[in-house]
Amino acid sequence: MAEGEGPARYDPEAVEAKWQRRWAERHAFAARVEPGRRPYYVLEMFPYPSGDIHMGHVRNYSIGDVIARQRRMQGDSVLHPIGWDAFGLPAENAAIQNGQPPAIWTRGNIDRMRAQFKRLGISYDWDRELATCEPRYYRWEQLFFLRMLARDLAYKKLSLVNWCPHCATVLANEQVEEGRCWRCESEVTERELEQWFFRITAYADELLRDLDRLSGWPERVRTMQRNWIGRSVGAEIRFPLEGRDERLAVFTTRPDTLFGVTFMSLAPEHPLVPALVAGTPAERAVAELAARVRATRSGGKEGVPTGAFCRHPFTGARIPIWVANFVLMEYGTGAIMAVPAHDQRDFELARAHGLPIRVVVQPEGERLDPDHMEAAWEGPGRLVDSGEFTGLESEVAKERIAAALAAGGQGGPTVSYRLRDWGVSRQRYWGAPIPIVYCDACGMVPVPESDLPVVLPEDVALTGTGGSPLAAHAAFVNTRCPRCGGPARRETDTLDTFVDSSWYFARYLAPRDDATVPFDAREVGYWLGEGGVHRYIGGIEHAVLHLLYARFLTKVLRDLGFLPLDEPFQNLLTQGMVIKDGAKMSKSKGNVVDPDYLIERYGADTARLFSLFAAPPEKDLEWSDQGVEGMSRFLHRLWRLVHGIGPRLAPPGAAVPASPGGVDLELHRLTHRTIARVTVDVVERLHFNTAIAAVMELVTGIADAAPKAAPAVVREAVDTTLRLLAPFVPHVASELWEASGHTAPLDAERWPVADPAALVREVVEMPVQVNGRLRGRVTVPADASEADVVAAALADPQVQAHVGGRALRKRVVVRGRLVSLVV
RNA sequence: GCGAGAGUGGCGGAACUGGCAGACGCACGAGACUUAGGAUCUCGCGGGCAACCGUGGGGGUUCGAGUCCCCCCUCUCGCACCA
Repeated sequence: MAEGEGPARYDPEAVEAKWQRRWAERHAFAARVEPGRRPYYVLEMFPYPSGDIHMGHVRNYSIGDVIARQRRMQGDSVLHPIGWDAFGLPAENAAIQNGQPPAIWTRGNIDRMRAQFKRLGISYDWDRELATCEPRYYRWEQLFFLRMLARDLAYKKLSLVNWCPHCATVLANEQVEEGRCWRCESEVTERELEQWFFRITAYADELLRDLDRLSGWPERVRTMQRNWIGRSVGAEIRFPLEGRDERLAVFTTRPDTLFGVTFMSLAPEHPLVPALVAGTPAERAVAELAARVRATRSGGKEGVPTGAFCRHPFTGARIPIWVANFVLMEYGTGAIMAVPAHDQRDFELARAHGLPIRVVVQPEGERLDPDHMEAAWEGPGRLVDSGEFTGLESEVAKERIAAALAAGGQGGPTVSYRLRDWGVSRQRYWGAPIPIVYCDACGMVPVPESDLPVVLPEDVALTGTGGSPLAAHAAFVNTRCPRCGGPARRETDTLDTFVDSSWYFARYLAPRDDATVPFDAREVGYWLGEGGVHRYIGGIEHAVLHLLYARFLTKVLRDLGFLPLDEPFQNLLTQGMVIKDGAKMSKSKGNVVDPDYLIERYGADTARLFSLFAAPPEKDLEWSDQGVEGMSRFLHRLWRLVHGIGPRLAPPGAAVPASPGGVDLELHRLTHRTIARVTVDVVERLHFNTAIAAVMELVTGIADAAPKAAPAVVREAVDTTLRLLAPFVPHVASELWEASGHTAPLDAERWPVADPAALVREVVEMPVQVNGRLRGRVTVPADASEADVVAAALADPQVQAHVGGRALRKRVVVRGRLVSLVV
């Protein structure tokens, strides 16, 4: 049937509007606890409401929707919610630019994006929608904060922090990339500020250990988190300081090299440094080094002596103390014992300044000579010149020496982490207020839980200058001390938005009345009780930041008694980026494809289908305008097939003949083979591209067979096609389902199950190899014996020609697969 | 430097535990229907006239290797003076 002929023309806009309306009317995707059914919680990382969706969103949410819709058809009780990560800096920047308050700007964006998501036909339970900027959301976050404070899991301290001058705020370590702000790429500087922290380091071990149990996460993400946590086993060693009643503590992973120490190196910011050099000739040189380090964190090894000394814990030898540019205050104790013979950095510094090099570990079959070494030996070996430990293997010596230190009260075995506590204060307006009050009389006072929420005022003027507008908002700042009733001021820092996104997955399970607890225990038990969200989907860029914070906060909420959960996300799917012309789509590169335009021109189903077909989810997806055309063509072809099939299609429910033959059998088999393939691809492998390819083959098969096949067999094939396509292109599949005579909606249908009888073949075609090369093929009964198969193979003229009457040295028959003959 | 992943037609990508390399789609070519087609349908489409050769390169295991093992090359991502 030609296009443009009346009602049979596929008009995506009309079809999609119709079905979206019906789904909304029926609340078709409302999630309910149904004890008889398997729970399934599928979640995509919620978006920041920037105002417009981009192709990355289309991809992310299409992937989630396929899973959600397929699981529903499979009979699971599916929870598939959506919300908005609504706090954050862009709202403030927009407010400064166009004078619109962040709250108005944000809510307007949410409205626009919600409409776009609805136009995509994503099957969300819209009744559970949330936004982190609403007081009914962040009041619970404030409660968590207070409980964490009471448990010393939140604390405030003066600290050197990362400061972005452009964003005028503090950044977490995780938000600094190559010395630059993760958002605006400004050079990050250091500042000393009173800051709030979450004690994530208290969970370092558990966060690391539980990674081993997250078998449903990509290895890549687990490795990244492991490296980020950075656990090192070693020893702390305390060196007595000469002339002071104090000890200098260092961390080392190589206590076995203790006898090779020839000097100490301190970080320039080490708190002991000023005391050591004050009023000495070294003071100036140390200050200069510190200044240089502040300016540039890279370069060669530099160091200056402080003139101070400490003593070796075992030998009592005098050891000079240096300050070195490469020693990091943030790691270990900010001080190291320098062993030039066995650490390359110490080696370089020692060589530059003529400091002694003392070999204490000799590698197997070699004899290191300090005068002729070109590099430090960092490998294992046997200890020499190490007192009572001489002769030990270095691995053994590590333990012995650490134990000896512990026995002498001079240190002992310890574990060090790279992970730092999470700085959560932000000197910004558009975030959740930290529920703290400062009273002149009582000092820092937590807001009583009964006074929550501390509501963020929305009537603020943002000028972009003069710090946080909260500080200038008298009605917010000025308050009464909850303890003494006297005048007090509120904390004007707000919480990092990553705090908001660390627990939202659980908030979709909010109780209906919302009065006393943040989560509905029954719903939590049902949808999260099997070990967290069943399938979480989002970009790899959150591998450390969001995913580590969410794991941490989940464990905190568990320990606070809010969630019975060790981990938030059982299975993680990290989807790749959408690329065009080899680069990530971005406004600055001018290679952005607007999903709205795509939907207008081709329809949401085409947009979805392309983003699912062009690449498997975890790979980057190269954009192709022609590829989109191809998907559109396929849907038009499907439309014409179903509408043009006429009397060749039996009414719904028609029974397939008990033992079909010929074309009927072939189509019947193809149908069931496709069911099997698509089910594995969608449910187990999450390879939607090959699932769609399989359905395309079935559609081609139907088009070929329809004129000859029995109408009941065609009906089975068509119905199967539409069922299998329902998760991918729900609108057009629903419309064709209805147009072909069904009255019940497709989304309430069951996922098809392959009939094993239709999957077995009576005859199989097998390729035949002679001496490892393909020489022919034979068709034999599927249950033929090995001898029969070989006989059949030898009967093939091609095979015969290559065997040439020679005796068979070996024969391999792989059932249904192949015959291999060796002569 | 350390860690992870990936190299397959002109392109995106298939090939589950070793078993017919290139499914499906795009692009391209030929034909059909047409006043016309950038619509639709049919056929073709890794290279080579052929024997044969082909999954980054070189070895190996095997009846059989894109897949397993060893060495090397290239690219992408993450961390990066972590003591």
